[in-house]
Amino acid sequence: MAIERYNPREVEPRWQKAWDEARIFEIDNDDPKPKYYMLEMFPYPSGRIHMGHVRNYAMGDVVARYRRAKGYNVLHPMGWDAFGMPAENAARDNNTHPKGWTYSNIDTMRRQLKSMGLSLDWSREFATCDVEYYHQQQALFLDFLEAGLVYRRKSKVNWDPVDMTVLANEQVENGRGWRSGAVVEQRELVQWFFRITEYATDLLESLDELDGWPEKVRLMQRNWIGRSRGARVTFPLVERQDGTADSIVCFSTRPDTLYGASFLAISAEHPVALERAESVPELREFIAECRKLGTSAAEVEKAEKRGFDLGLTVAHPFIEGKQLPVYAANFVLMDYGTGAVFGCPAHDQRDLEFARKYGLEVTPVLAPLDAPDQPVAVSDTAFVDDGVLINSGPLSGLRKDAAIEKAIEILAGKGLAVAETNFRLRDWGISRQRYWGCPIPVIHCDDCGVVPVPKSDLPVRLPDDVLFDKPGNPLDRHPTWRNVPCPVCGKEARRETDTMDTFVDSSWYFARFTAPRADTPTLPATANAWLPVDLYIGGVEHAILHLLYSRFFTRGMQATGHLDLKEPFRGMFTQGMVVHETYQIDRDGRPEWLAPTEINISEKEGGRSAERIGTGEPVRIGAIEKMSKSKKNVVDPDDIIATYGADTARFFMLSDSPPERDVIWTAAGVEGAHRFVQKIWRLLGESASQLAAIQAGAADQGAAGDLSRLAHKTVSAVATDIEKLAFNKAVARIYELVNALAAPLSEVRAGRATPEMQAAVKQACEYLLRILAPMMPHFAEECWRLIGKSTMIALEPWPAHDETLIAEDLLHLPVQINGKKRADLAIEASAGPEEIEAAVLALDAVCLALDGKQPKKVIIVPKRIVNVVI
RNA sequence: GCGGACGUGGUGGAACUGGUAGACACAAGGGACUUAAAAUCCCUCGGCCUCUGGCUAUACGGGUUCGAGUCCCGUCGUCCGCACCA
Repeated sequence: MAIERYNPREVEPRWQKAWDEARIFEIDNDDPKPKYYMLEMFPYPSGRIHMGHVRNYAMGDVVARYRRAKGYNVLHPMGWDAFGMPAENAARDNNTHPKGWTYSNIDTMRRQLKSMGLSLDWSREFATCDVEYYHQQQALFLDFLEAGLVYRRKSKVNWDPVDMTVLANEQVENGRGWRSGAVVEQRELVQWFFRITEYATDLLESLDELDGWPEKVRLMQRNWIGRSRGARVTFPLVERQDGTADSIVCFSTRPDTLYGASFLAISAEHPVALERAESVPELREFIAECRKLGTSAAEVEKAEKRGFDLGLTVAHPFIEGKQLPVYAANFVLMDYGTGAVFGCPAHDQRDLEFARKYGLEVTPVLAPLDAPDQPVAVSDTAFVDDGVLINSGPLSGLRKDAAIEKAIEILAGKGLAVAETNFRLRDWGISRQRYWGCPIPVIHCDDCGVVPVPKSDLPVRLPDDVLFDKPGNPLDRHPTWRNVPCPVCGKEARRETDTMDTFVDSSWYFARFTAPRADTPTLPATANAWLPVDLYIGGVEHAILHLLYSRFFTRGMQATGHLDLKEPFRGMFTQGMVVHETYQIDRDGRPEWLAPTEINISEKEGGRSAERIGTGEPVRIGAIEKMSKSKKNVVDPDDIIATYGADTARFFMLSDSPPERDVIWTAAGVEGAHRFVQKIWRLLGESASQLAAIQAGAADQGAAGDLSRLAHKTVSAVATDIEKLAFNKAVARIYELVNALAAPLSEVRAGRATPEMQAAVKQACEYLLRILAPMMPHFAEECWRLIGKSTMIALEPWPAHDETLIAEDLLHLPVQINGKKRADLAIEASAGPEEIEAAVLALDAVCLALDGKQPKKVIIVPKRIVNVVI
C-alpha cells in the first residue's frame, strides 16, 4: 500500500493550534510537581530570527519537553531584549519610531518562533521596552540606590564618537566600541554606577560552586574579575615638592623582591607626575604622548617601554640611606592599583627591559629552589619562578611566599605597608546618552541636588514625541519632558536624561518571568520557588558581561529583598555558532559574494565544484564562516521551515555536531534529516493498520527479545544523552533503532511476525515516537495518530525502561593475545572468571598461539575484554 | 606575552573511569527497480599486502601499562579568552 509523503506544511500548523488550544504549555505556579526552569537567552528583536536562534531554541525545547515528560512542572518562557541602539539607528535611517520598529520586529519574530513549535509559555511573554517592565526596573534601581549599590560620580568614560554614547569597560574591545567599531575616546562625565565591585570577592569565590557551568566560562569570569593579592608599599619622597605629596604608594604582588628594587615607575596620569609637569614642559609633552598611545593589542605589543626621569627620588623602605629614582612610564596604568609600581628588574621581565634601557641596576634577590646558593645570572630574561630569597636582610633564606608575608609584616610595623587585594573588575557604568532605554528615575534640583523619583510617581515613561534628526540623545532636546517639579521642594527641576545600559534590562528578566504581571519587580516567594534557572542556554559571547551582571543583580535583589538567592543560573551551557560555506565570483576583477540560493554545487569523485545558477559562471567555494549578511552565507529559517518543516530544521540542528561546537549548515545535511523523517513516516504508515491492531504482550524471547532490549536500551541512553545535552549522540541512537525496526516492521506487514515479535515491534515503535517527540514534536504527534493513538504525545510520560531487560544474557568478549585482538568469545553472562579463562584457553586461535605452552597471565576485565599474555 | 581548549577516514563526528578505533550520518562509487529521471532498496567505502587472513593507522617523537585516541614528558599546529594588571 502506497502512503502519501509526510507534509509538514499541513501538519505543523495543525498541531501548533492544538497545543495552543489545549494550553498545555501554560504552567501554573502552584503545580505540586517538582519544578524545572528551562531558559534560553532571549533574543534582541533585530527583525528576523536567524539559524543561531533556531539552534538555541531547538536545544532548549528538547530539554523542556523531555523534563515535562519526566514529570516536571517546566517553566519555559520567552521574551524580548528590546531596548537598544539598532532601533534608534533604524529610526534615524528610515524615518520610523524606535517603538514601532521594535514592536513590529517582535511580531514578526514571534510568528517565526511559533512556527518552530516551541513548547513555550507565551502567556508570560514580555519585552523589556514594555512600560510595565521598565517601571519595575526603575523601582529596582531606586531600591539599589537606597541600598548603596548605585552611585554617581565624575569619571573618565569611554566615549564612542559614532554612537555618541558612553560604553562600559566591558563593551570596549581593543580600544573600539563593541557595536560601532569606532575608536573610543576618553571623556570626563558624571555617570551612574552599579557597585559591582562590592561583590568582587563573592562573585569570584562563588564560581567554585557553580559546577553546572562550563569550566571555560568560569575561568573567563575569574580572569575578568582578576583578583591579585599583594600590598601597598609607601615610598617616602626624599625631597618634598612644593605640592602636597610627600610619598608615593605602590601596589605590588611581590613585596618579597623589595631588596631588588631599583626604581619607581608611576603612571603619566599620576598626581605626582601631573604636578611635576606644571614646571617641566618636556614632561607635559611626554604625558600627552602617553595619552595618545593606543590600547589595541597590536599597538601595545610594539609600543616601546618608555619612561621620563622625574628628577625625584624616594627612600627605600628597607635599606637605610638607599634612594630610588622615580620615572613616569607609559606602561603604568592609573586605574589599576595605585598607579605606581616599584621596579625589580631581576625578577620582572618588563622591569628588566626598562632597566636595561635606562641603565638602572639589576640586583637578583631570589635564587632557584634547586640551587639556593647559586646566584642567578640575569642577562635578558628575568627570573620569575618561585625561589629562595638572597641578599635581602631579614628576608634572606625564606621562600617566596613566606618572604611576602614577612616583608609586609615588617613594613606594616613601620607604617609603610598594608596588605591589600586588588581586582581588575571595575564598577559598572550604566549611564547611556540614548533615548531607547530605561529612563534613570532621578530628578536634578538646583537646591536639593539629585532626588530619586518617588516610587508612587513611577514609571518615568519615555516620551513618544522625539526626533532623531540630529546625533546625540533626543531626550536632551525634548521641549517639555525634562521639566518637572522637584519632588522635595517643588521648585522647577530637570529629569535625568540618561537611560540605563541595556545590559541592565537582561540582568533580571529571568526573575521577572516567574511573576511577569506582578506590580512589584518580583513576588519574592514565587521567585524563590522557581529560581535558580535549572538550565540556561545561550551564546558564549555572553560568557562574561551578561552572566556577570546577572550574578551581581541577583545579589543586589537579594540585598533589597526581591528574592533570596545569590546565583541565578544553576546550569549553564554555551552553544556553538551556525556556520556556512561562503561563495564568491569575480565581477569586473572584484570579488563578489553569492548567496547559497544563487549557486549550484556538484560533487564528483574528483571533488566539489560550484557554478552560478543561470549564468553557469564558475564559483569559488570559500571558507566556512559564521552566517552574516555581508558574506551572504545566511540561510533564512522561514525558507527552511517552508520547504522542509520545523521538525526537520530542528532535527538537523541537533544531529552530528556536538552542541558546544559550531555546526556547519549544509543543504545535503538538511535533506538527509528530511529523508529520515520521510523514512519513518513510510515505515510506520505502511504498517499502520497492523500496528494499531497489535495487543501488548510479552516480548522477551529470541529475536523479539533483541528488539525489545534495543528499544529499552535506546530509551535509557537517549535520556542520559539529553540530560548531558549530547543531542548528536541521542540522534545517532535513534537512527540505530529505526534501522533495526525496518525488517521486523515488514514482517509485521506481511503477517509473518510471531505474537511476541508483534508485541516487540509495537512497543519499539511507541518508544521511538516518545523519545523522538522532544526533537520533532509535530511529526511525533502525527505518527502517534498514525499508529492508532488518540492521546497527545506532548502529554505522554517518558517511557519507563526496564533495567532488567537491558541486561544481555549472552556476552561477546573480545579476546586479545598480547594486546592484539585475535578472537571473540560468546559466553553466558553469568560465567565466572574460571569459566571464562577455561573457555578462552580452549579457543582455536589461543591454542595455536600458545603452542602447548602455558600463558604467563590471563587478564579478564568483567564484561569488557580478555587479554592472554604469552 | 599569560591562561585555556583542541588535533581521529573524503566530511561532521562516535569510542564510558585506560579495554574490539572509526558507531551514526553526509559525500562518493557500484548495482537493482524505471522508457527515463526522481524517490526507494542492496553493496563498497582509513591505508597497504601475498586479501576466508595479516600488517598498519587517532598531528609528530618518546614514556608508563598485559593493553593508550584516552595517562605522563617533549615538539608542531589550530581555535578561544585576556592583555603593559604591577
